[in-house]
Amino acid sequence: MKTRDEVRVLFKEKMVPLTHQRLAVYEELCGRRDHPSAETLHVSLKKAYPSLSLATVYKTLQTLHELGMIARVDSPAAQARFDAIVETHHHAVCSACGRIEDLFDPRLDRLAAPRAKGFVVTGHSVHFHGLCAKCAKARRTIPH
Amino acid sequence: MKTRDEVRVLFKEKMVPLTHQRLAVYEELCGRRDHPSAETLHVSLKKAYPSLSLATVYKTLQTLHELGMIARVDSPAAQARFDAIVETHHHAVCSACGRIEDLFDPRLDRLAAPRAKGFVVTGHSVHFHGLCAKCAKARRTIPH
DNA sequence: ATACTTGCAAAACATTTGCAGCCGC
DNA sequence: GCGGCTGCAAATGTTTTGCAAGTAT
Repeated sequence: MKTRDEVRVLFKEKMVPLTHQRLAVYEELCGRRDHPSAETLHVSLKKAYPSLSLATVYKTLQTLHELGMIARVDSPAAQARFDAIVETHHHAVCSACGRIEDLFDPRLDRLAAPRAKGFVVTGHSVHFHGLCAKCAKARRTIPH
Repeated sequence: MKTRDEVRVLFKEKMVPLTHQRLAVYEELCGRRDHPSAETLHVSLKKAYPSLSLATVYKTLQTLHELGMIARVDSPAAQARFDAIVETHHHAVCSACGRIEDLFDPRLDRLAAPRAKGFVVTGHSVHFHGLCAKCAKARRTIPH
């Protein structure tokens, strides 16, 4: 969690205007640990900022994400993707093209269950993210 | 990958009618390793089954998933969820209520990168799934 | 025969976009 | 003042649903 002044500096560094809405969204998100959706944030913020629109929340979340100030939990793909292999395995997801590769590695299958109080673990999955061979090559060939 | 007869037995065991469409969706999914979306599967299947509707593909994928014959990759939540903590950490996701808890465990941060040919890893995340304390308790109190 | 499924179309969501007017810097 | 942001509304894209007609067992 950053102080309001640290946030101000971050925005100035990146040459991105800091508006009331952006500050409000960021502070609301910092104030909760339940990983809210855009919709949920919007509902909460409406109380203090009745004119705030849902579209602005979406745009702001995207901006904050690009600034590296917030993270998205889970899937980089909005759309569900399916797999005929139900046995335990893991995935490498390409951030550039969305390609998903299977990984079979017994070491990844044997991770210790978390010591979260009361959470009953039935399984786990590991996602590596990065660039697939094709996209990594393309990026080396044509930088920027 | 299961043979057509094994699939037939599986459906019979579960008392679920096996239709041409279901067999087609399952065999198409088994035949590819690119983790297609419902839409992608529908496009491919249209060639052989022009009358197959997208809604049926969705319903079939749901059915196959409930039978444990296929897996969904990634997020159990369709909707994006956000996190103000950008430092490396991991998550426990409740399958019942969707609650997402943070996990901080340095052992999970130091996983070996996959030996997939050419994949450039920039990071990884671990999701444990199961039941949160609340849902686990509810299920013990009122079984079924 | 009959219960369950399919296909169609429409609805329900989640998210993005275009644009006029407003606001931070 | 100016460029970028906001809010509105409409568009887009994905997934779900209701229902009449068809089909597997």
